[in-house]
Amino acid sequence: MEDRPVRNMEEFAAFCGVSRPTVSKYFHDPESVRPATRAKIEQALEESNYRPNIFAVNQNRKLTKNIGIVLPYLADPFFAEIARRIETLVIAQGFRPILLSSHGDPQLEVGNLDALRAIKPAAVLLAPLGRASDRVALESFCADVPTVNFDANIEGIGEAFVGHNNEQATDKMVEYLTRTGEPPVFFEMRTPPNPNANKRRLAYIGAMERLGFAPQVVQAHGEGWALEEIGYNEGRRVIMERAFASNTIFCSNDRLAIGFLAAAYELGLRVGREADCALRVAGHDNHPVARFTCPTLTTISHDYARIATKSVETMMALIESGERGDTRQVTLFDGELIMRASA
Amino acid sequence: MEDRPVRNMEEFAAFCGVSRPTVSKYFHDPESVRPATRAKIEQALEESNYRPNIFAVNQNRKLTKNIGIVLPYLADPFFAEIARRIETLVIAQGFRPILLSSHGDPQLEVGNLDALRAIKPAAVLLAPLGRASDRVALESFCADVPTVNFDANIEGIGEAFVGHNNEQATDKMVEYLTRTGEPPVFFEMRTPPNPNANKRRLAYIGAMERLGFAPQVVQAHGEGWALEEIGYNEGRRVIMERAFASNTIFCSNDRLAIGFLAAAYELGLRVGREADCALRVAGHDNHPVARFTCPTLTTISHDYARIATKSVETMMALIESGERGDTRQVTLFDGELIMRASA
DNA sequence: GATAAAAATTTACACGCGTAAATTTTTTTA
DNA sequence: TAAAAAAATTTACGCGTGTAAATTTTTATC
Repeated sequence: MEDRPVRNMEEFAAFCGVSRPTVSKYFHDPESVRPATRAKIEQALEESNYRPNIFAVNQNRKLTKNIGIVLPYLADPFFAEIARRIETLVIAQGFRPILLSSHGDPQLEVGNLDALRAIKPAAVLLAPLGRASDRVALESFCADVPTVNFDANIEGIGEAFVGHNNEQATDKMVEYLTRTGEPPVFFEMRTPPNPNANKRRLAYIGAMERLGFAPQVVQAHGEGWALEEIGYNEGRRVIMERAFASNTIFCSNDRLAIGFLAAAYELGLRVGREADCALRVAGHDNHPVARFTCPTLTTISHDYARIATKSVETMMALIESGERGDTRQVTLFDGELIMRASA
Repeated sequence: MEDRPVRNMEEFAAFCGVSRPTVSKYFHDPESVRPATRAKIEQALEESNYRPNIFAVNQNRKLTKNIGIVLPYLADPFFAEIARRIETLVIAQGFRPILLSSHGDPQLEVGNLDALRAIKPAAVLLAPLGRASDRVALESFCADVPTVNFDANIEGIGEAFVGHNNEQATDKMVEYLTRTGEPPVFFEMRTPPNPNANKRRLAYIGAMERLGFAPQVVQAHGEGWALEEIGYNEGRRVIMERAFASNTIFCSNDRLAIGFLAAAYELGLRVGREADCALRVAGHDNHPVARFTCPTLTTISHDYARIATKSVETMMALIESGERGDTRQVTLFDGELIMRASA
């Protein structure tokens, strides 16, 4: 290492005996210069630890290598897991992921989009808050920046949507629960923060009717993202009020189910599919902790891997084509039934 | 809104009838211009939705408004929660948080620091991987960028450290468990990813000896960050091998405890402090899901709020003073005993 | 209303790099 | 070995903003 006399690309070019435009070309695409030149530059790179100034680079490029990733609530391990996968894929593509969480706050969501707009990202992967989102702001953003919508589908937002097949997944669970026991009731939030919940309720009702049973939806009060707590409090309430027409409870998502399981445990109700159990409980999402609940939670997994891969692929296609497609492509991946001890 | 003829600060200055340097001054500090001028600018700002080009701004400033936040593993809700609080505080200070997760990978940690170096952050809040971290790379980074080390203390890294008082917290739990039942054994990973674990083991041994009991440490095999799984697999193993000299298990952290609880449940062992329970289990961290385990987990909370606040305060002081203190200030916040059903 | 102080303006250069055009050098092909 | 093709170089300008110095205008003080 030197004493870093290399302060900019001009000096660096001198340092390695190459002209500045050639160095610039190298950084844009190392393959585009002659191997001998490339070797000289890369050797100098190691000896001087020079790096191009990101701000100067991006100022002069229309297209940066920044990829925005916006999530509704990062403290939810479900989103953290998706983010982890997407980040890894984005880095592998040679782009720089910028991860932003809206922390459940619509204003912060808009703020995040503003911040992203300012750094001219090549594209953005957006998992919106959903019901609470400022639709106008999202639309205005998507008009400026190529965006792929994932997780929560908001009609008309983004060039494409990639997500989970709530209908198929819900059908599968209802069918399974019915076949191996009795038709389930559906336990959900009255005002869920995420639009997937509505799809799941409708799918539940549809599946029950198709099977010739009367659907029963039990709704939990409460707002926000503290889903376990709502599941616990309201689970406790509805169990004590004996509000269920069935002993099989299909929760709209795993976090609600985790709270519900805690309530059942505390009230001394044994949960599981054995004969001596008072309740069967199932969830939806295959949340990272669902494998470690007591009992372990029967649920439906998202195809994390394929959702992440397809989202990034779609995004890359958007970037490379440079076109804003006229049709909004919707891709849904089927969920898989994860049979565990709770149902 | 106009058709945005305003493409840069020059045009914007013309648009609001003020000179460009004055506009520049306004963006640097709105208070520094005369109220009448400020009003003119702010009105124009609303009418034209012009925003300064971030890249051009940062190119010419030594100090950006970027604050790097580096976490070891974002998919862990514990870190996600800390991140959420710190982000909020950083935004409130008028800075822009850049959240990066190392995903448990030392190379990615170094990569994250390189990426941060490139954007000239005003300061960085660093929660290192710990044992696995590339110490040399971290030191080199801290020499260039004002850094506050938090969560996992690595001696000599950062201008200051802010974290959890593992000794005090461990003492408190050992004392509580002993007083209300019997002296605990300590359940931990043999090769924990995080240095806090070592502090906790030593504190456990110290506390036991002080109370006149023989410490017993039971170590789980396994590497990485899948702590629940390790807690489950190894918990199952040690329970079946009857490796414990006590029926009170003090787990090194909550995620291990969550896995352990799942193992105990599956093996039909009732956990709790009632007379008919076979085991008492305690954790450490007050992980977000610890309130919803079965039974709910007795643990020790970090003072999330104060750790986040102090970290950001320390960072702001660093930025404002512009000095690199000669002494490394270490601040530890006491943990609080959270008594729940498991112990 | 004159004077001092404060604020805004004009002018000019700097930052670090992208990139185009014309030219020169090197490599490939015949 | 000469001609053609490819790559590198030289030169020069542009990007949008920070910022310093000198000057002019506005505001505050008496």
